[in-house]
Amino acid sequence: MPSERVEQRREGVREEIKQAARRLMAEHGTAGLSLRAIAREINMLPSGLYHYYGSLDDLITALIVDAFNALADALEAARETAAGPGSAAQLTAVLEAYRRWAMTHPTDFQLIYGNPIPGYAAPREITVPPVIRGFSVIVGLIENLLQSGVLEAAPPYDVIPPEVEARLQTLIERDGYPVSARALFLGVVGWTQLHGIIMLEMFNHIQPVIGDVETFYRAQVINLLKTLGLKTAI
Amino acid sequence: MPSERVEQRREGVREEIKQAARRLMAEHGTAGLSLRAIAREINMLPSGLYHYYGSLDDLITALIVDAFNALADALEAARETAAGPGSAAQLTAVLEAYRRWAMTHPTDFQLIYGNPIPGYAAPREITVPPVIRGFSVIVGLIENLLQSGVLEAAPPYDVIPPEVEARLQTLIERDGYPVSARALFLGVVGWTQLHGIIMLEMFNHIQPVIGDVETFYRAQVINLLKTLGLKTAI
DNA sequence: TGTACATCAGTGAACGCGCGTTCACTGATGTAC
DNA sequence: TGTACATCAGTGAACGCGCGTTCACTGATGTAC
Repeated sequence: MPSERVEQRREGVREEIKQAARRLMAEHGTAGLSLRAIAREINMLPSGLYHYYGSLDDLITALIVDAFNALADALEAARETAAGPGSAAQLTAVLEAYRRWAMTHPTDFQLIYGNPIPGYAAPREITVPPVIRGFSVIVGLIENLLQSGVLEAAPPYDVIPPEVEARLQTLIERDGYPVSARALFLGVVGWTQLHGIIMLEMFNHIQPVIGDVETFYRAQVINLLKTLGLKTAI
Repeated sequence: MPSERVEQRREGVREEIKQAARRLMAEHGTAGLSLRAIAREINMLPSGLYHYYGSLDDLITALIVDAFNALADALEAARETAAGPGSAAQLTAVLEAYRRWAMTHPTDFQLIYGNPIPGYAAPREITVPPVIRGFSVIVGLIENLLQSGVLEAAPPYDVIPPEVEARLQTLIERDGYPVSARALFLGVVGWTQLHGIIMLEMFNHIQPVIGDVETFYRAQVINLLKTLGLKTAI
């Protein structure tokens, strides 16, 4: 029976390995990650790493799960500290936290939303739960706004295409989203609109055109909520 | 003096090399591209490729330029063949062609808008012109709609933040966009909104949620134009 | 508290593999008369 | 049209490099009495 103390130290080394991995991905891209480079970075031989991760793919999976959880943490933190709980401002704060996390953790964001790493396939049963955790923060707030009447889905978003609605219901039941199909639908629409800005900023495609992306993003968040049917000013 | 016939054959081999490169990137990701694998693919030794491209980086640059030009070709083709020249429907046809090209050429799209290839930096003076070519198709149509009054920038898009306006003017002068700052601004707003859908579809993040992305995208295009201030129905 | 023992973290060497780029070369192809 | 020559596409070998994973091992650390 390995003592808790021993297990803690093992966990510490695992953390050290992941941190080295993140540093290296920041430098060489997510596809440039290598066990040998990590081993070099932490002064260990490559073979030593196999005491902590069964293979490079296992390590990548751990990094992806960490990334989704860190994103979810950031969103939850923004939700808790935002002024005006239950207001639209709380939602905008969370949406701004989404972009901010992406920009402060570009490597992790690329790992979860950029090009997949060649030869690696994420085991869905492991990666999906933390994805849901993060997205739930956003759609949960939308649900609140809908229920309190601060948000009332405006045309054309008051109508969900029937096939989409069926799929959303399936998702809600299977993955346990604690929200209505309407909230999920509005969440997805908003997600797709904001995701584009983040991706373009991440790879420097948009800065030459509009300069201060943070301001642009904030404006787009507000426009988005109005378009979706926000009843109040922010 | 190399005859035209000789030059044509060289160009043919260059094309063969690029096609093999695209096949390989489709299989192993943009970061997995290798000269040796290309050489194997076309039954040549690695060293032979240096008669056609000075280095792997030169080849990547050629692939990127090709991709931007192919995208611009697709947009121009859509513009020419669209029903109702000068109408909003022509613009929606071009915007749908944008997504369609991305989905039928995922590797090329990832090459130009996805994670950069580790260690490679695109020479801007070479890659920028074909970027402008493509984007000009979209903003050119927006300009037409603005001038004919079919589109009138609706609030809040009737106001361009002054710093953004200044930057857009610089861009228009330096890169020779044949449009107004207003058209460019609306183009950028639309671009960011649609880009997110395409990126999420490309890596399969959105299909599980909404299913038929093509229909979703088309709806979003129409909603976008209405939000920007379209005066007519589509 | 002190000792005997087991665990297992990390070593070191090796496996078979792939990579970009260089260089001297050969022989087919194209050119010039 | 036929011949002599030059070009240069593609070969073959080599350079020094990095990769993931395996295996037998050693010795420090932690455990049990």
